[in-house]
Amino acid sequence: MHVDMNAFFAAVEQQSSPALRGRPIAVTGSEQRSVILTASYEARAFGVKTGMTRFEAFERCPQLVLVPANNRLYTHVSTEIMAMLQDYTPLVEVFSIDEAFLDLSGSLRLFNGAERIAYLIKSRIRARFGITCSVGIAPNKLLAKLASEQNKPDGLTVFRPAEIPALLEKMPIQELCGVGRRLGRQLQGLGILTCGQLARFPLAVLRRKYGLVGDKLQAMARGLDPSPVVPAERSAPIKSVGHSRTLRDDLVDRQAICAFLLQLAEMVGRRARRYQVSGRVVTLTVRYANFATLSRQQVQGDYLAGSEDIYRASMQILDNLVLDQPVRLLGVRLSDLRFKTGQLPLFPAERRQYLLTEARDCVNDRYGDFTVMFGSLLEQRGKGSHVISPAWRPQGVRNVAVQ
DNA sequence: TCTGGGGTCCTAGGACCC
DNA sequence: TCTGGGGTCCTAGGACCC
Repeated sequence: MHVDMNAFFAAVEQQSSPALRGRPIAVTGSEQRSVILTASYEARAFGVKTGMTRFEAFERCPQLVLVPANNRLYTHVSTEIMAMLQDYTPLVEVFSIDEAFLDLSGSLRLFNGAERIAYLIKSRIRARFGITCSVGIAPNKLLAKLASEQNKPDGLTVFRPAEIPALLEKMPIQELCGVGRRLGRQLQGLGILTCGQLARFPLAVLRRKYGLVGDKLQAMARGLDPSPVVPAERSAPIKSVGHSRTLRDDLVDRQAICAFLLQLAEMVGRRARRYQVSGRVVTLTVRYANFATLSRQQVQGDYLAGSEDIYRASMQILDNLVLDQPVRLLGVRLSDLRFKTGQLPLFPAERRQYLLTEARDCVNDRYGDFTVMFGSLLEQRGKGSHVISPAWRPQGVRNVAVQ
């Protein structure tokens, strides 16, 4: 089963503010240069879509109401919904903040079938949160996700094994999870528009063009997906931690760029320490005013998790760059991660630094980002993070004990 | 009036070693 | 008097998901 909340952020906002109900609204980031994150169905009727600029959105729907994103609220609602899903099977895979897969193989008899489970889930979510979801039921994840897409909002779609070949025959390839804009266009160029056509296409040609992806594409077109539903406790460990931000104004001043990098490094370091990981590779991303984007990475001599260390590493990368245009976005990412032992450093200076960082994290976890911060960032106050992350991970983000 | 942010995976090329 | 081949590590970029 695939469960997909309908217009999640917008629906939560409409539910918590009755004045917004029935009106075209769109949730955006808090900054000027942000895009539409989610539009309510009333707004979608005007053509307002995720990813649009505010300007575009207003062009299509002048009476649109913009609502700044309330990340905490969405995370809270999501966490409760995901917990509720556990009532029907322990095998729940949180796919994003508003989507989950459930393996119901072992629960069908107990609840008298998958459709009844879908009914229970839908009515409980509606009663508790006042929002709707679309549910897809099928023999595997790929098909369940396809099924949930078929009927929105508030849908329930079952793909029975016998009907699947006929369904796939006419299914547009763009619907497949893994075929985006680019790939979709390329396949169209090959005369492939439907899953049926993709399934019959010579595999050798797909392989030559796409390598392993070619094999996967054809398997998907045939409705094959062997991947299991992976619950959080068995999911692969995180592989990288990063933070990036489009600046309010394009920057040329190197000092201002450095100050921003320090902020980013602190956000990355905080999350790395919360996850109890350190990383050996630091990547700096720069997007220029003309949208040209470059990234430079550097392997460090040691595994890092301290904000200052991450900052120093990203500064070193920056020093080797000639910035030939105003900078629009900066990003810092830490990868090649390993789990930390959590051991106190041996030498006094490092030990002091470690304890200082720990104390700072503790205060900032409790009173908010950048409550205790480097003096050099005083002027940046109030420009901190209001980041939305639809790719939010359930485990380890909150409630990590800091003694 | 322009075009978000957090991730994963894949590819291709070069350096280097034996 | 001529440039093989396998393996690993590193780097940059891009497609894709939400």
